[in-house]
Amino acid sequence: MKDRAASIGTKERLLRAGEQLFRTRGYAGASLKQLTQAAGAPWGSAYHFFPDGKEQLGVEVVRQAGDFYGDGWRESFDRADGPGDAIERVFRAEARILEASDYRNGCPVASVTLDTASTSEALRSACASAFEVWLRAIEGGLRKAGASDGEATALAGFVLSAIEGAIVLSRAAKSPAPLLQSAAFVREVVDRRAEDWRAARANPVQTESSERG
Amino acid sequence: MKDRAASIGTKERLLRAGEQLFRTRGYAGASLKQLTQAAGAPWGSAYHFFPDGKEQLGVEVVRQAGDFYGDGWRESFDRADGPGDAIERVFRAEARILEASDYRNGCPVASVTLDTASTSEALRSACASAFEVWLRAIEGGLRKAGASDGEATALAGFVLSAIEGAIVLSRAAKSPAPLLQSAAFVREVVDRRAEDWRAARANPVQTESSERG
DNA sequence: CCTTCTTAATAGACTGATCTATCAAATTCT
DNA sequence: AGAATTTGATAGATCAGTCTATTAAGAAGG
Repeated sequence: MKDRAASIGTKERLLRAGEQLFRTRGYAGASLKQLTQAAGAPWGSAYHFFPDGKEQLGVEVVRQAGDFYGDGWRESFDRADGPGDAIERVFRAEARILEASDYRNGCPVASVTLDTASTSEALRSACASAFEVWLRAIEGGLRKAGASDGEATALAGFVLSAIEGAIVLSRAAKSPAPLLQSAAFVREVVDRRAEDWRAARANPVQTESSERG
Repeated sequence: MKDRAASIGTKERLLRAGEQLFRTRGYAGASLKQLTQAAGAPWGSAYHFFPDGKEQLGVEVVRQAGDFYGDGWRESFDRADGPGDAIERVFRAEARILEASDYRNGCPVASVTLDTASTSEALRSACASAFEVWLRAIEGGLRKAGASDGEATALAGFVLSAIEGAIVLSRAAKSPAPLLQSAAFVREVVDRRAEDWRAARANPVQTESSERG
């Protein structure tokens, strides 16, 4: 039988330890030795499950993070009271994560991007895909609220940029202020549009871009 | 005499090579050997000018970047036609930098933050200071345009968050789209307020927060 | 003007630690 | 037993950092 501590599966534990370490120390700063230790896995297991080494592990960590937090975005849009509320909730959730971890647990995808975008096409591409998953989740939430395709795409890029940057600033400052400040302004932009979308739905007369104030 | 290539001074060359490498490979991913080689400096010089090693070099790189790009923000506010224009110009300048470097030259302070915020208080604090310099530059530009102190502070955090995050997304995607999308929405937020400030100046009757709509 | 003293900078060999990666032995399952 | 999986020892490279020696350049003193 398998025995102690392996109830989750070694590969899964390695992936989780990888995500955690990439969050706190970046990709380059996280060694496989630390990683296997944190996962409670023997050294050889890393190369058993990821024969192509650290890069492969990194790619899979990023992909998993993309899926996981993509679900988080979708859930937030499902649960919340309108797109502005959904987005603000994610900002606030992120602020809580940062505070609870003493501002260590940043975004693993951003960390991997900055460490590897210039040196590993495989990792850069994995990060691009993970961001793409999140962008589409946000985009979907906005479209469901009435945004046109193009507007949803552009807004999603803005929303994700704002939260990713705010995480960086919050970590440096060890303060939730950048996240909360950004949340308010992003929400303002989204809410204003959401109102237009509601109006356009209620009265589908005008072609596009109702009036400008 | 000094001889070839040293006309800038070895320390300065080390700092510049450090900034460049931190931009492209992050702090942890940039080795001192690469760094001294890129600077055309002998190995020993790194420890001659930075006796406390890589961490000290990192701190000074970050401080210098803080000062340099802080001046850039101020210049943009001086030259531009209003705060919205100034901010959009910085976004567009950053997009040009990314395109010209094939999306390798990101923000050195963000890179150092993500790699070291959890492991080196000295570096985390240096990054916080550099961001603070930029925040105050933006804040100053906004106040000059009529923003109140509190509004300028909050807006500056939002603006810097948006551009930092957009740089990350643009690097991952190898596309200027996130920067340009964010620029438009940030500008919308700033321009709308700038109009209020102008109105409040022209007609200083109402107490605060003129009308909403 | 020339010599000597002093300090700054250059230069690279070297150390111990740590990194990624390999691999053959050990273990587990069928 | 035999096949598949798991495992830790270890190789080879590279890391940050130390050390000693050399060169450059000026200051002090005759």
